[in-house]
Amino acid sequence: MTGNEIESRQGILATLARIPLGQVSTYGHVAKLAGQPGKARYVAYILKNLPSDTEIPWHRVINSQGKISFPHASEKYQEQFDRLIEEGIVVPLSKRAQEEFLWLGN
DNA sequence: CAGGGGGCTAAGG
DNA sequence: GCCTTAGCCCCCT
Repeated sequence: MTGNEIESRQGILATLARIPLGQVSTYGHVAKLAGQPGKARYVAYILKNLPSDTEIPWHRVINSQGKISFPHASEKYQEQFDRLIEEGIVVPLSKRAQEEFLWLGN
């Protein structure tokens, strides 16, 4: 493996870790903030393979449409939905809610 | 090396 | 609002 692989991965994880409680971000935006525009799917891949006991707030990442990227009827959808509710966020996000809760970085 | 498929996205019907 | 298409990056077979 190359050092770049580790860096790119760590960079994304570091960015994810900074998403504030009470706010959400999108796959594409996280990639961008991590200095890796265009790697939205890579962000998704990383999230998918996180250990179950991770500290990373995976539930604070939704898609560019302001929705949860899981089938509406799935367990995962329900878990993410519940976690967001706990933090005061209701998805799908309305246009106005996006302006208010979408994390744009520091 | 080829194919298939993902927690994606922007653009068009 | 829905669905398709094309582009994207990375992983697994």
